Amino acid sequence: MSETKAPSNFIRQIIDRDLSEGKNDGQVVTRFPPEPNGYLHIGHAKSICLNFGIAESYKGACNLRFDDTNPEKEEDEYIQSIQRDVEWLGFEWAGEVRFASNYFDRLYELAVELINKGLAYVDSLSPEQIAEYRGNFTTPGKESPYRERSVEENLALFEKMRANQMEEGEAVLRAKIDMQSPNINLRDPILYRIRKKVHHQTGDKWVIYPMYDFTHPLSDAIEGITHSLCTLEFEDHRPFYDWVVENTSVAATPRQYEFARLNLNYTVTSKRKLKQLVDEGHVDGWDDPRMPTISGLRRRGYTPASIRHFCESVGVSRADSVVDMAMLEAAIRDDLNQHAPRAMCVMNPLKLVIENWEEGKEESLTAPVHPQNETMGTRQVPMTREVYIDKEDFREEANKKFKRLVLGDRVRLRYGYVVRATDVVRDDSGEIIEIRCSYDSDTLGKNPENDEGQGKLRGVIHWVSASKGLPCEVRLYDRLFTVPNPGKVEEGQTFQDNINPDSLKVLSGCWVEPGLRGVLAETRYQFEREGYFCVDQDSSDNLLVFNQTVGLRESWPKDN
RNA sequence: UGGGGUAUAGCCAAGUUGGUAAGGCAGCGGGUUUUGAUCCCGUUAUUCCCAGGUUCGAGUCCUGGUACCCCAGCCA
Repeated sequence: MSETKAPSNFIRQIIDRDLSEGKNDGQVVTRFPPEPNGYLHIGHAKSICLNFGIAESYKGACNLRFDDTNPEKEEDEYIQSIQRDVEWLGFEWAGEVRFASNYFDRLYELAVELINKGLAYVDSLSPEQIAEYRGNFTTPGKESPYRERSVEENLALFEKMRANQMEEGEAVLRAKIDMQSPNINLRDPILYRIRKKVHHQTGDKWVIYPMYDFTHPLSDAIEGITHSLCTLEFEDHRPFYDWVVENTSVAATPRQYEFARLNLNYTVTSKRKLKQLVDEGHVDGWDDPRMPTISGLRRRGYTPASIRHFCESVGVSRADSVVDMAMLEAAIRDDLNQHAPRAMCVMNPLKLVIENWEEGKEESLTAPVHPQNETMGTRQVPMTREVYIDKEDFREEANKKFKRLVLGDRVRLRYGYVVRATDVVRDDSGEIIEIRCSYDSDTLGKNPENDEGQGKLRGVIHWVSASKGLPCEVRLYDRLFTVPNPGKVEEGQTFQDNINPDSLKVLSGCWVEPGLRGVLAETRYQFEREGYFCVDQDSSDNLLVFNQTVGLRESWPKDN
């Protein structure tokens, strides 16, 4: 795929302006900050491409930092999968992987600093009371009776929290800002809470954990992040982000900018919902090819380049939007059309017997690996007396628009000869189980002569030698949900009610050309006239298994 | 309801000092084709959420509306 320059967007414009004003010593440092509580999905890919992409084009750096401030939901499995996915997408983070938990000591010091400045206090209100005191959209909050504790008392209490001398829910550390603020995030936001949980990185060292709103700006500042890019829902948090940076003794002053998250129709991009799909068994796992996760897309056959290209093509703006799945499919078609080797696979086999082909005779036909790219070379395809064609490619009668095999008429076997269907063989129930035909030996690489009265060849169909082909299984996928916005549900319904019951169709008894013997998982092909397919990890020497990545574009009239 | 945002084609999305609506996806029409694919050519907004106003001139400026999204976790 041609490397196109990343298109401009409002964030790049901000960076250009900052650079022209000489801010941050001309440095651009971004970060991708996932919480390790689920697998990455296509929405994260947008953020990854944005953050790493900016770092690349401005010769800056992008850190990978796990935002691991909540040990209750986080797991090492997610940490591993996230790193794998970022690398697979083709990005390289600056230095070592970072963890917000690396900064817990420093964060604790800075919290103490806030207490000393009279800007933070230990609140002993219960969780329920805190919610009540916070007020709501229309009612201003009330100040906690513990708000005016002395610095000494706060210090002592915070130390008690840290030293495991209090129970969960007994106390929290809060910033002292403004309980009247129309921005609820400024009504004395909580900085630390007690959680007696073993942390995947810090073990049992801590029983208090800092909140995201406190941790994030400081982690950014500590790492020297210049542009901290996040999604729109954090916009209301920005005043507190700036408050934290201004009121603590960190050197850098990172700035937060928000962009619209990616939404795709006919799927969900919410870690919570994706986890439900996995946990409730609606899919086979986080890497189920129907999942919009990076690992699911990978198993489906998407390439890193196609995902990056897709992220580029959807752009970056501040408008809530829902991108059409067709755009994602266009991105992978574009890549695979150019790069995937071609092969023939018959999914609904129907035997075709060529009566004038000598018994036992085998001919090796030469076919290009890619018809539009001869540098990809050629392949050999064995031709024998009996071949399989697709049931869909034969009709006893059809009008002129049907460009496949019709009884009494001719069609070309792709890369091979022209055949004429002369008869059909039926089973007891009347179903056609075999087609008898003849072939014209003078049609290899050229059209039949003496065409008078014959009309044009109807078309070309794919086929696989019945004796030389390889048996395989093909898994066909459809959208996971039946409605464009699965998350939007009526009263009493859930998004699971919108799951498409027919999103997976397994085709067994398929046949693929023998050149594919022994192919490795993740190898991608275009099965000609069918679509793009990818070798699944379940594939074995005994039975090849292919996942359909996406079909070919189809633009023929359905009325024939 | 208080605060914060966003509105440009079916879907994304450019449009930056006001100068006469990019591009991609999807669609439609045609050509090439041993893949009903690809490729190629053509085509799709008299109008930018609505209504007023300023101006020679407004998607861009002003005023007033409307719709939608986010926020009331000791989640991120």
